Amino acid sequence: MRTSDIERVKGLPLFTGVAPETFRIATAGAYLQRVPNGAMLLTEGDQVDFLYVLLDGTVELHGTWNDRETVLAILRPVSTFILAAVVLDATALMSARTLERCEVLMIPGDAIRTAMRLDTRFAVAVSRDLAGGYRGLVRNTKNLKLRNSTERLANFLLMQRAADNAGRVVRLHHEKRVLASLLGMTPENLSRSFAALQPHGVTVQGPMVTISNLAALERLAKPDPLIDNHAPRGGEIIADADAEVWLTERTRASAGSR
Amino acid sequence: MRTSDIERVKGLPLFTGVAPETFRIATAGAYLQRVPNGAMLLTEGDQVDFLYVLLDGTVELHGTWNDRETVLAILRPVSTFILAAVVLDATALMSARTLERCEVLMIPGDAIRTAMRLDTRFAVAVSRDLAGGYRGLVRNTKNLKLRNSTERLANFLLMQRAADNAGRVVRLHHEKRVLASLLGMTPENLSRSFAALQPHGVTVQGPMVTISNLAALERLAKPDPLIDNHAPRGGEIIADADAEVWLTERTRASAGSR
DNA sequence: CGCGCATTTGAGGACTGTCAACTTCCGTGG
DNA sequence: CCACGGAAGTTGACAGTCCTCAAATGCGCG
Repeated sequence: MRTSDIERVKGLPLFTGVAPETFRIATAGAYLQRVPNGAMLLTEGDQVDFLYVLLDGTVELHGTWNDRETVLAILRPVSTFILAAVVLDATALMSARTLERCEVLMIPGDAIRTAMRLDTRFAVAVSRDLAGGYRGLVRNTKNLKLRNSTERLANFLLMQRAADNAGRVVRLHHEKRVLASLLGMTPENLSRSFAALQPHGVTVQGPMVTISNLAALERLAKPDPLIDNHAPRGGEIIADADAEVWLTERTRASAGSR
Repeated sequence: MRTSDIERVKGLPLFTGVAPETFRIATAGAYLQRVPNGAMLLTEGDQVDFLYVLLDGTVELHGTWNDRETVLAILRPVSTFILAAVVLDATALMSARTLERCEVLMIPGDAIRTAMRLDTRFAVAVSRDLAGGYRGLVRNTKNLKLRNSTERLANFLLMQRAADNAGRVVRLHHEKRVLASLLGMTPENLSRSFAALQPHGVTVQGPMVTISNLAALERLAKPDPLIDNHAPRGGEIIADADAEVWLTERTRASAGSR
C-alpha cells in the first residue's frame, strides 16, 4: 500500500481526530485489493468481515428481491461502505459490485470494533459517520416518496453539478441504466425524463449533460436543503475543460456528417 | 419522573451496558413532558436541541416537500428518535407529530454528546443504535423500490403480526390514512390493496385485520429477512384476547342489525 | 467493416393518484 | 337517549405516471 493511499484513508471523516495508535490498530490487518470490473465484492446475506474503503474506481451497492434488482448507491473514491454491518457484526443487506476496475482497502471488522472500544474518539467518529449515512438515507427516502421520476432526475443533475464543478456541464460517471435504477425508474423512462427536461434547458450528448438554463431547471426541480445535499464533495473534481472539449468535438463531428 | 420510567429508559438499547455515572450525566438535565394529541414536537429544519424518548403514546415522523407530505416512521414506546441529528448537532430532516396524547422524555443534546466523549461504551452503544437505524432505512428503501403497494401492505401485516403477538388478528394502532402514507400510497389505494388481499385470506373490520390464511398471504408477500425485520419487538404486546372480544362483539352487533 | 450492447422511441397495459360521491363511525349537543 | 355533524374510510370513474415489450438507432470495440 502506497504512502499516498494511507494518507487518503487517514483523511476520511471516519479517521479524523483519532489517535495515531488507533489508526495503526485499525489498519494493521488491512490489505489493498485490485478488483476487476463487474466483480461482486459482497453479496447480500453474507456475513460482513471487513470494512471496505474505495480508493479508486466506482462501486455500486444494490439490493434484490423476487428477481428484481435496484441500485441503492453509487460510490466514488474516497469512501467507506458497509460500516453499519461491521459495527453490528451482521450480515450484509446490500450487495456490492464494481462498475470498473477498482482499488479497495479491506479492514477487518474485528479491528474496527476493537478500535472503537479502545478509543472513544474513534467511536464518536464512527457515530458521526453512521449519523451522516442515516441522514443521507432519510433524504433519499423523502426524495423517492415526495417526487416523481423527472423531478428526481432534475435534482440529481443539480446535485451532481454542485458536487463536481458547478459548471454548465455534468458528466455521468456510469451507464444510464445504473443511474435509472438509482433514481428508481427504468432506463426507458430515464430517457423520457431527459427528453422532458429539454424544454427546461437540459441537453444530453452521451455521458455529458449540459445545463444551459440553470434557473429554469431549478424552477422545475425545486431543490430543498432538507432533501438534497448540495455540499461540495471531498472527492476529486472532474475538470470542466475536458467536458467542453468532448462536447465540441462531438458537435463538430455530427455537424459534418449531416 | 417516576422510577418506573427511569427503568424503562435505562432498558433502552441505547443505554444497555453504559456506566451508571454516564446515565446520570445524560439524564441529569432531562425532563418529562406530557404532550397533547396532534402536537408538533419538532419541525424539519429546526435545530435539534434534544434527544427524544417516547415513553407513552404514538409519534409520527414525516417529511414535506412542495406541499406534499409523507410519513417516514411511526413510533411506539419505548423508542428514541432524532439521534442522528443530535450526534451531529444538526437541523432536523423530519418533523415529529404526536398521534395521541404522549409522554416524552427530552434529553439535552449537549448531555448526549458529552456522555459519548466521556464513556466509550456509550459511544459504542450510540453507534450500534445508529447502525440499526441505518439498516432499517436500507430495508425500507428496498421495500419501496422493489415492491408494489399491495406487496408492501402484505409484508407490513406479516411484520406487525410477528411484532405484536403472532396471532390471527393484527390491530392497527393508527388511522389508515397514516398507514397509507407510511407505505407510500394514498388512502384510497390502501383500501383497494386491502380488498386485493381478501382472496389471500385477509379481512378488515375497522382497526382489526384478520389473517385467516397465513400461508396464502406469505405466498403473495414473499417476506425476506434482508428486507423485513421479523424480530419480536421489545415494546408491549397487544393482548390477542382483546382483539377477539372486539371482533365478536362487532360481528354480533352487525348480525343483529340485519 | 460489422457485431454487440447501450440507449432511444413507440405502443400498449399495469399501477397509482385525483376527484367526487357515498357510507360508516364517533363524538357532541339537544 | 337520540339526532346531528364532521371526519375517516370506501367505492367508482378517470387521468397521469410508470413499466413492459418490441423495434430502431447509435456507439464502441474487435
